[in-house]
Amino acid sequence: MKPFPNKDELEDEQVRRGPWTLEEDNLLIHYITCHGEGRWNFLAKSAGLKRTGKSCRLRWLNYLKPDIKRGNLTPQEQLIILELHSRWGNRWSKIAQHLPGRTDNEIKNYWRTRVQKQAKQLNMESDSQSFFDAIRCFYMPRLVQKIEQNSSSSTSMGYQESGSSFTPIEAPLRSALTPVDESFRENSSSSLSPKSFYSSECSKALNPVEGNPSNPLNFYNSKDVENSNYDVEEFAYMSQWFDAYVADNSWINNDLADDTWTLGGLW
DNA sequence: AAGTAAGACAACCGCAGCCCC
DNA sequence: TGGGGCTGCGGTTGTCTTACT
Repeated sequence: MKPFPNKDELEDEQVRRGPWTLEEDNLLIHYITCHGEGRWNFLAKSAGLKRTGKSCRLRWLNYLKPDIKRGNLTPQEQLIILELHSRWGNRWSKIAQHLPGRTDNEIKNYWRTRVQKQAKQLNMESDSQSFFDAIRCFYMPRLVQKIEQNSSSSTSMGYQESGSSFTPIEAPLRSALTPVDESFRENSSSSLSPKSFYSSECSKALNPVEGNPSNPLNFYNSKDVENSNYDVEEFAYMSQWFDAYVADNSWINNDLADDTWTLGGLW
């Protein structure tokens, strides 16, 4: 015969776990519609839910909230994730702040299931410099290509902001840039094509050339990546340098044509 | 058609930071 | 000032679905 449960066990039995039912969802939505969110433990009790406050909060923020976006991540969103992850690492909530309607959980799942899978296939550690370089120099340009293809086949992909127009590549990245980066974009967006803009971003990922102090990559590597405090001239110079670098190093374009780097496996 | 593996994503857990008493 | 409660974050696990054999 099962012994009589103690106080903790009783409380544990009263707390529901696992997938939410439609009825529970409705209770939560109705309560938050009437009273607003916050004070989650109190909310859980008041709404008549046998769930922890934590569980209610998670369900609301990750699934029920009206402005949650559903469906696959767009190439623009993927580009932002890759870009911001390269800057901030696993700061999922911070990254999510730049993707309206997407949750940190969703982004985290995307990274773990898609991106880390690619690292595994390439026999790389997902947090290694070599995989970081692969992302920057191969996957991201692929995404840029895809965005450009999409935009050329549809005029509705154009972006407009405060009277200035931005390409489909620039617009989402622009919105994700830090204030310091933003001042750069203000000054330089008209002078750099999307391609050379991305090329210059890509150049940051390449290894520094030993013993060449004038190499812009050495300059880049001496900077605090978190703050990205390079200025307009430095950035433009790097861009020019990288364009020349690409011209002199056909391996980049050759590798881009290789099946290994197609987007199929990643998205 | 059934069984199994892999993928996608929802949910849980532990921890840290903050606030209030 | 330290203890308790609440909240948010990131890592991990569980479950459901889909693809494959």
